[in-house]
Amino acid sequence: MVIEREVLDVKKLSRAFKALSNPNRLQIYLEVLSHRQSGIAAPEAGCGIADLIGKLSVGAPTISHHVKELVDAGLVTVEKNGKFVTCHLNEEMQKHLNLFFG
Amino acid sequence: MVIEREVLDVKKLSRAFKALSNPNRLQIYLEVLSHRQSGIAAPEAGCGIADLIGKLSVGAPTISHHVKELVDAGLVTVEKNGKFVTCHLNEEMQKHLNLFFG
DNA sequence: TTTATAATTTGATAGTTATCGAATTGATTA
DNA sequence: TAATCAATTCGATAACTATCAAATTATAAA
Repeated sequence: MVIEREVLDVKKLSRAFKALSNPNRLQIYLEVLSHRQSGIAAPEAGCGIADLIGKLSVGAPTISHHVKELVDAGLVTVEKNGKFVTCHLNEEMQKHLNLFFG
Repeated sequence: MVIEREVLDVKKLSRAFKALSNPNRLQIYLEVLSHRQSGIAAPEAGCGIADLIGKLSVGAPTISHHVKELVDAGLVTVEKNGKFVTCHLNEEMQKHLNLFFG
Protein backbone atom coordinates (compact mmCIF):
# COMPACT_ATOMS: atom_id res chain seq x y z
CA MET A 1 0.00 0.00 0.00
CA VAL A 2 1.53 3.27 -1.12
CA ILE A 3 0.34 5.41 1.76
CA GLU A 4 1.71 3.10 4.43
CA ARG A 5 5.02 2.97 2.60
CA GLU A 6 5.17 6.75 2.70
CA VAL A 7 4.26 6.90 6.35
CA LEU A 8 7.00 4.40 7.07
CA ASP A 9 9.49 6.53 5.22
CA VAL A 10 8.44 9.62 7.13
CA LYS A 11 8.92 7.83 10.44
CA LYS A 12 12.27 6.42 9.40
CA LEU A 13 13.39 9.77 8.07
CA SER A 14 12.24 11.75 11.08
CA ARG A 15 14.07 9.33 13.35
CA ALA A 16 17.25 9.86 11.35
CA PHE A 17 16.81 13.63 11.54
CA LYS A 18 16.18 13.48 15.26
CA ALA A 19 19.46 11.64 15.65
CA LEU A 20 21.21 14.36 13.68
CA SER A 21 19.47 17.21 15.50
CA ASN A 22 21.91 17.27 18.39
CA PRO A 23 25.12 19.16 17.51
CA ASN A 24 27.36 16.67 19.28
CA ARG A 25 25.66 13.76 17.62
CA LEU A 26 25.87 15.45 14.25
CA GLN A 27 29.59 15.94 14.78
CA ILE A 28 30.00 12.26 15.60
CA TYR A 29 28.15 11.43 12.42
CA LEU A 30 30.31 13.81 10.37
CA GLU A 31 33.40 12.26 11.92
CA VAL A 32 32.24 8.79 10.94
CA LEU A 33 31.41 10.16 7.50
CA SER A 34 34.93 11.51 7.09
CA HIS A 35 36.39 8.09 7.86
CA ARG A 36 34.37 6.44 5.15
CA GLN A 37 36.37 4.45 2.61
CA SER A 38 34.37 2.82 -0.13
CA GLY A 39 34.46 -0.95 -0.06
CA ILE A 40 36.43 -1.20 3.18
CA ALA A 41 34.72 -2.52 6.29
CA ALA A 42 37.90 -3.01 8.29
CA PRO A 43 38.47 -1.16 11.58
CA GLU A 44 41.01 1.16 9.97
CA ALA A 45 38.23 2.55 7.82
CA GLY A 46 36.05 3.37 10.82
CA CYS A 47 36.06 5.82 13.68
CA GLY A 48 37.01 4.78 17.21
CA ILE A 49 35.10 5.80 20.31
CA ALA A 50 38.30 7.06 21.91
CA ASP A 51 38.84 9.41 18.96
CA LEU A 52 35.35 10.79 19.46
CA ILE A 53 35.90 11.29 23.18
CA GLY A 54 39.03 13.24 22.34
CA LYS A 55 37.35 15.44 19.78
CA LEU A 56 34.09 16.38 21.50
CA SER A 57 33.80 18.17 24.81
CA VAL A 58 31.46 15.75 26.53
CA GLY A 59 32.16 12.73 28.72
CA ALA A 60 32.45 9.11 27.68
CA PRO A 61 28.97 8.15 28.93
CA THR A 62 27.44 10.83 26.76
CA ILE A 63 29.42 9.72 23.72
CA SER A 64 28.29 6.17 24.32
CA HIS A 65 24.70 7.34 24.56
CA HIS A 66 24.93 9.34 21.36
CA VAL A 67 26.51 6.51 19.38
CA LYS A 68 23.70 4.24 20.52
CA GLU A 69 21.16 6.79 19.27
CA LEU A 70 22.87 6.95 15.89
CA VAL A 71 22.85 3.15 15.69
CA ASP A 72 19.18 2.97 16.69
CA ALA A 73 18.34 5.53 14.02
CA GLY A 74 20.09 3.32 11.47
CA LEU A 75 22.74 5.88 10.57
CA VAL A 76 25.83 4.05 11.79
CA THR A 77 26.90 0.57 12.80
CA VAL A 78 29.39 -0.49 15.46
CA GLU A 79 32.00 -3.20 15.40
CA LYS A 80 33.73 -4.55 18.50
CA ASN A 81 37.37 -5.58 18.62
CA GLY A 82 38.34 -6.62 22.11
CA LYS A 83 38.00 -3.60 24.33
CA PHE A 84 37.58 -1.27 21.40
CA VAL A 85 34.57 -0.17 19.40
CA THR A 86 34.65 1.23 15.89
CA CYS A 87 31.85 3.12 14.15
CA HIS A 88 31.00 2.74 10.49
CA LEU A 89 28.56 4.46 8.22
CA ASN A 90 25.37 2.57 7.35
CA GLU A 91 25.50 2.84 3.57
CA GLU A 92 21.91 1.72 3.13
CA MET A 93 20.57 4.63 5.16
CA GLN A 94 22.91 6.91 3.29
CA LYS A 95 21.22 5.89 0.05
CA HIS A 96 17.85 6.53 1.66
CA LEU A 97 18.90 10.05 2.60
CA ASN A 98 20.32 10.70 -0.84
CA LEU A 99 16.89 10.07 -2.31
CA PHE A 100 15.57 13.14 -0.54
CA PHE A 101 18.46 15.50 -1.03
CA GLY A 102 20.39 14.29 -4.06
CA MET B 1 38.66 31.02 9.69
CA VAL B 2 37.89 27.52 8.45
CA ILE B 3 37.08 26.01 11.83
CA GLU B 4 34.50 28.65 12.74
CA ARG B 5 32.89 28.23 9.34
CA GLU B 6 32.54 24.52 10.03
CA VAL B 7 31.11 25.07 13.49
CA LEU B 8 28.58 27.45 12.02
CA ASP B 9 27.56 24.84 9.49
CA VAL B 10 27.12 22.20 12.18
CA LYS B 11 24.89 24.49 14.19
CA LYS B 12 22.88 25.52 11.17
CA LEU B 13 22.58 21.95 9.99
CA SER B 14 21.60 20.57 13.38
CA ARG B 15 18.92 23.24 13.69
CA ALA B 16 17.52 22.20 10.32
CA PHE B 17 17.56 18.56 11.35
CA LYS B 18 15.84 19.36 14.61
CA ALA B 19 13.10 21.06 12.66
CA LEU B 20 12.72 17.94 10.52
CA SER B 21 12.87 15.55 13.46
CA ASN B 22 9.19 15.82 14.29
CA PRO B 23 7.04 13.62 11.99
CA ASN B 24 4.32 16.25 11.62
CA ARG B 25 6.85 18.94 10.86
CA LEU B 26 8.61 16.70 8.37
CA GLN B 27 5.29 16.10 6.65
CA ILE B 28 4.67 19.83 6.42
CA TYR B 29 8.11 20.22 4.90
CA LEU B 30 7.46 17.41 2.40
CA GLU B 31 4.15 19.01 1.52
CA VAL B 32 5.86 22.34 0.85
CA LEU B 33 8.52 20.46 -1.12
CA SER B 34 5.86 18.86 -3.29
CA HIS B 35 4.43 22.27 -4.15
CA ARG B 36 7.75 23.56 -5.33
CA GLN B 37 7.78 24.97 -8.85
CA SER B 38 11.11 26.23 -10.09
CA GLY B 39 11.16 29.94 -10.75
CA ILE B 40 7.69 30.63 -9.41
CA ALA B 41 7.25 32.60 -6.22
CA ALA B 42 3.52 33.15 -6.64
CA PRO B 43 1.04 31.87 -4.03
CA GLU B 44 -0.17 29.14 -6.40
CA ALA B 45 3.27 27.59 -6.20
CA GLY B 46 3.18 27.43 -2.43
CA CYS B 47 1.33 25.49 0.22
CA GLY B 48 -1.47 27.06 2.24
CA ILE B 49 -1.87 26.70 5.99
CA ALA B 50 -5.46 25.53 5.55
CA ASP B 51 -4.26 22.70 3.31
CA LEU B 52 -1.84 21.61 5.99
CA ILE B 53 -4.53 21.71 8.67
CA GLY B 54 -6.64 19.47 6.46
CA LYS B 55 -3.86 16.98 5.83
CA LEU B 56 -2.37 16.54 9.27
CA SER B 57 -4.21 15.34 12.33
CA VAL B 58 -3.24 18.14 14.69
CA GLY B 59 -4.93 21.43 15.46
CA ALA B 60 -4.34 24.81 13.86
CA PRO B 61 -2.25 26.17 16.75
CA THR B 62 0.11 23.25 16.43
CA ILE B 63 0.42 23.72 12.66
CA SER B 64 1.15 27.38 13.26
CA HIS B 65 3.80 26.47 15.78
CA HIS B 66 5.43 23.95 13.46
CA VAL B 67 5.51 26.32 10.50
CA LYS B 68 7.20 28.89 12.71
CA GLU B 69 9.83 26.33 13.68
CA LEU B 70 10.49 25.52 10.03
CA VAL B 71 10.83 29.22 9.26
CA ASP B 72 13.18 29.78 12.20
CA ALA B 73 15.30 26.86 11.04
CA GLY B 74 15.56 28.50 7.62
CA LEU B 75 13.84 25.69 5.76
CA VAL B 76 10.74 27.51 4.56
CA THR B 77 9.46 31.05 4.14
CA VAL B 78 5.95 32.39 4.54
CA GLU B 79 4.04 34.88 2.47
CA LYS B 80 0.88 36.64 3.65
CA ASN B 81 -2.03 37.45 1.37
CA GLY B 82 -4.86 39.01 3.32
CA LYS B 83 -6.08 36.44 5.80
CA PHE B 84 -4.11 33.67 4.17
CA VAL B 85 -0.57 32.42 4.59
CA THR B 86 1.38 30.45 2.03
CA CYS B 87 4.55 28.46 2.66
CA HIS B 88 7.44 28.29 0.24
CA LEU B 89 10.66 26.35 0.21
CA ASN B 90 13.82 28.26 1.11
CA GLU B 91 15.97 27.34 -1.86
CA GLU B 92 19.16 28.58 -0.26
CA MET B 93 18.86 26.12 2.62
CA GLN B 94 17.99 23.45 0.11
CA LYS B 95 21.33 24.00 -1.57
CA HIS B 96 23.02 23.82 1.80
CA LEU B 97 21.43 20.45 2.49
CA ASN B 98 22.31 19.16 -0.95
CA LEU B 99 25.97 19.74 -0.15
CA PHE B 100 25.80 17.11 2.56
CA PHE B 101 23.66 14.53 0.86
CA GLY B 102 24.00 15.16 -2.85
C1' DT C 1 -20.33 48.52 11.84
C1' DT C 2 -21.19 43.96 12.98
C1' DT C 3 -20.15 39.27 11.95
C1' DA C 4 -17.43 35.60 10.37
C1' DT C 5 -13.12 33.52 9.20
C1' DA C 6 -7.79 32.53 9.07
C1' DA C 7 -4.19 32.38 11.75
C1' DT C 8 -1.47 33.32 15.89
C1' DT C 9 -0.54 33.81 20.84
C1' DT C 10 -0.97 32.37 25.58
C1' DG C 11 -0.80 29.21 29.36
C1' DA C 12 -0.61 24.69 30.87
C1' DT C 13 0.84 19.83 30.96
C1' DA C 14 2.72 15.41 29.99
C1' DG C 15 6.50 13.47 27.93
C1' DT C 16 11.28 13.55 26.17
C1' DT C 17 16.30 14.44 26.25
C1' DA C 18 21.29 15.86 27.14
C1' DT C 19 24.43 15.55 30.40
C1' DC C 20 26.83 14.17 34.50
C1' DG C 21 29.03 11.25 38.36
C1' DA C 22 29.15 6.74 40.11
C1' DA C 23 28.97 2.03 39.51
C1' DT C 24 29.55 -1.83 36.39
C1' DT C 25 30.98 -4.94 32.69
C1' DG C 26 34.34 -7.02 29.80
C1' DA C 27 38.88 -7.63 27.90
C1' DT C 28 43.88 -7.10 28.25
C1' DT C 29 48.19 -7.08 30.83
C1' DA C 30 51.35 -7.71 34.75
C1' DT D 1 44.94 -13.79 40.05
C1' DA D 2 45.09 -8.86 40.47
C1' DA D 3 45.26 -4.54 38.37
C1' DT D 4 44.21 -1.67 34.42
C1' DC D 5 41.76 0.23 30.77
C1' DA D 6 37.71 0.93 27.26
C1' DA D 7 33.23 1.32 27.15
C1' DT D 8 28.52 0.90 28.93
C1' DT D 9 24.76 1.20 32.27
C1' DC D 10 22.37 3.41 36.09
C1' DG D 11 20.12 7.15 38.49
C1' DA D 12 19.25 11.81 38.77
C1' DT D 13 18.22 16.44 37.15
C1' DA D 14 17.54 20.52 34.48
C1' DA D 15 15.98 21.96 30.14
C1' DC D 16 13.18 21.42 26.23
C1' DT D 17 9.03 20.07 23.26
C1' DA D 18 4.49 18.70 21.26
C1' DT D 19 0.07 19.35 21.92
C1' DC D 20 -4.23 21.28 23.38
C1' DA D 21 -8.06 24.63 24.75
C1' DA D 22 -9.00 29.29 25.26
C1' DA D 23 -8.20 33.91 24.13
C1' DT D 24 -6.60 37.20 20.73
C1' DT D 25 -5.45 39.55 16.37
C1' DA D 26 -6.35 40.79 11.80
C1' DT D 27 -8.60 40.59 7.49
C1' DA D 28 -12.80 40.06 4.69
C1' DA D 29 -17.72 39.96 4.05
C1' DA D 30 -22.50 41.17 5.16
